[in-house]
Amino acid sequence: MSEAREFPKSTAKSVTARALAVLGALSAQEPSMTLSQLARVAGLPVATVYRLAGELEEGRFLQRDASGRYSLGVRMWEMGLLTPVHGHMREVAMPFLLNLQYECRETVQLAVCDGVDAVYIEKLTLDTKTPVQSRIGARIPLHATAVGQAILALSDPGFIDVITGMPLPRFTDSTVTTPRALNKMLDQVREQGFAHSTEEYVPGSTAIAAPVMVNGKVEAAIGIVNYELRDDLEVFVPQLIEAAAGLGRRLKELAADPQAD
Amino acid sequence: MSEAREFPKSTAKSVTARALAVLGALSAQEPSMTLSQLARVAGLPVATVYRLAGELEEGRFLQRDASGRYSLGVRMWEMGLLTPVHGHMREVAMPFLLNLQYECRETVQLAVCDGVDAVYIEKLTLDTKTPVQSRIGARIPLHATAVGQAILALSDPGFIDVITGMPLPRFTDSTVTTPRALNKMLDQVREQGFAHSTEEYVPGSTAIAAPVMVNGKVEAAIGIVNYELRDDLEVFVPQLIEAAAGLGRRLKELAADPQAD
DNA sequence: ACATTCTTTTCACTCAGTGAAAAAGGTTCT
DNA sequence: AGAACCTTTTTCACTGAGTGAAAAGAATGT
Repeated sequence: MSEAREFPKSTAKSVTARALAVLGALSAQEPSMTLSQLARVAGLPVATVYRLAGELEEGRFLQRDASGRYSLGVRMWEMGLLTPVHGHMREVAMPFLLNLQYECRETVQLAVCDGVDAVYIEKLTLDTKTPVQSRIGARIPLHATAVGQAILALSDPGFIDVITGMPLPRFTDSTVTTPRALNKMLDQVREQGFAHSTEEYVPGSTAIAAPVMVNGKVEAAIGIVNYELRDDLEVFVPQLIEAAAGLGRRLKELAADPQAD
Repeated sequence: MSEAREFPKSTAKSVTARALAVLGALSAQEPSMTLSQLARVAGLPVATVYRLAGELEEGRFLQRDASGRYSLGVRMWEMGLLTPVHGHMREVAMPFLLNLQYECRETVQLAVCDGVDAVYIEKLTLDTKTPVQSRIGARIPLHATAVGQAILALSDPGFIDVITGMPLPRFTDSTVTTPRALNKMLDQVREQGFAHSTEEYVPGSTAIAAPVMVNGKVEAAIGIVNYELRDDLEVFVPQLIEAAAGLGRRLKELAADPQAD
């Protein structure tokens, strides 16, 4: 009767794919699991996962805590740091973000474009209590956030067409959901040099963001967010623009001479 | 005659181990490589690496740039964020570090203990030009740095014995290299509640650091560094201690109730 | 003491992974 | 242009590494 297969029983892939599936089983929601959970989520036999996980543990890509539960290992983190996104962008950007944060004392964020959405690379919040609104690594829509719009506005026309052509999901009453309206908004961003978004994604939050340009290409966007509907966020526009410009210049320098100071 | 084998010709491991070897070939020094470089460094036949790299790329653990060079992929970074070290420690600590940094305007760092050395988890520098002295992810000696000493001093006696019993490499004239002297120094740290290190690791740098305690166990250390031999760094001790204590408290709260606010 | 769930070990089968070699592109010489 | 030397990609016959069902061993709950 109860023949319910719990998982799609992943159709026999290569060993490598299986190993990656084991790693991929861990998520933000469940960052640590027992062996059998791991097996269930990965859709693989326990014995197989047992072996694979053993090897991954040896390589420090996985680690087991006292109770025997698996979580991702230090190696994973170390290698994550070598990723271009982190190793370059974040590292170079940090001082600019910190200085900006020092000046405005609001939450400052850095995002890049990956595929069809933006990804938070860094987020500096002073509040020790505030729940994590937008985690680093989180993917956010290009059309409904200030950083997203800042990036999108300066992307190349072809890409803009692709995005405006896709369904634009609505998140709040203020979300822009028609290609027409979005294009108009992007025009404004290009004109002003920054994006301003009020409650388009998260109710109660306001943000401004400026694109980071390197040799005429958007590489990222820096944003300032506030979760209490501050209406005078624009007073920080000059600092924001300066931070974005500064980062752009620095990235250009480093691209020219990777060893530079 | 010239039969020189370039690499140890890694003795046929498991597929998984090979795949990890391919990933592991990338390093901070060489964060991107061509296929054949990858193969050479990993000590595997090109054809093999070709296949493995293909699969890793599919899983977004590797990525190829325009020129066909491989570097670590976004997935690697995303998963690194789920690591306990990052996902918990760093995320929770950030606001404390930022506030501390705001108050003292010097470089602030966060380190944890891993194996027999300390590892930088975060480092906040304001200077946009200063060369990256100590990269995030870098391993540093427990006996010769302020953060290291702060951690070591409050580790359990057995561990302290292990460390003091190991050879203590000298880095500068001021490095403490005898077990006796180190123990004396650790006593002082325990007494004062913070560590103060002057040019023990990097010439020209001074640092103070305080341990982060959770339920009587050191979980990390927060440090303030200066590279210009500032001699009044101790004026920040109160803020430093408060930041460390605050983080400790917060970590304890979260350990008790993981969902807390 | 029994039931249940999780971890670890074993083992015979076979198919996935292997790597040498050749083909196909690229780059840098003279 | 042609030669010498890279690197990347494809092919293919061989075989041992990886497989997963099943059973044994731990651990925990009722």
